[in-house]
Amino acid sequence: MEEKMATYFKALGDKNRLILFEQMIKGETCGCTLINKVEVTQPTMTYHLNILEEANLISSRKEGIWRKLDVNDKIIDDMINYLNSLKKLKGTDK
Amino acid sequence: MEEKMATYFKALGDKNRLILFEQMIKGETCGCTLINKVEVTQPTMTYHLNILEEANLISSRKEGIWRKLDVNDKIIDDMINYLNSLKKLKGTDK
DNA sequence: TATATATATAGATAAATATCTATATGATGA
DNA sequence: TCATCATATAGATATTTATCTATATATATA
Repeated sequence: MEEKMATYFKALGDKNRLILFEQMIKGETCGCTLINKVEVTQPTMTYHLNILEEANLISSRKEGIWRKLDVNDKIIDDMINYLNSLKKLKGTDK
Repeated sequence: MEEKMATYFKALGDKNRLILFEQMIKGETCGCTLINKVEVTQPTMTYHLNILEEANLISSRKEGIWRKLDVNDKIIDDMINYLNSLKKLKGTDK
């Protein structure tokens, strides 16, 4: 469980990926516009999108010429729930 | 802002640090017992605790022979609030 | 069919990360 | 004062990460 959560946190633990993730939540679904929001080259952005996808934070499918992107918002809830569960652990070992 | 959040996520983006963090929330305040919860050497654990402290997720003070550890739970709330704010962004760009 | 567009892949590289062993430091207690 | 305990520091190292340039691929369009 810590394994999986660590993967999520790690994937979001980069400024550029966080920016990309925010934009995708807002509704940006195409890499071709996303690229203007970060200061990296196109291959670097692809690299970051792949990391987000491998961590299961987004999914993508090929649609014609585009890579259509989607945020898996269930994972956001998983993270929120995990953090809330941490808070409930507070002091249980004292 | 993404900068700061990325720092928090990154700090928690490691299985061992997550385990340490959980134990500290539970109430473990001493490295000397914490070391039994992770499969790394003492210097490596110190390294991880330093990363958590630099990210402001924990604080510590020297007390006699011990390094007393404390979780800054305000940061957990910051992370939860951030993730909730992400959810609210959903579709705003469509 | 030739061109343009969106994306992927390959390959290189500098820097960061996680880990170890060996040793030092600093406080406590016998 | 000497040994012990908790922790820190130094130094080495293998791996991973983030980034680039150059090029390939695949689809759409003129």
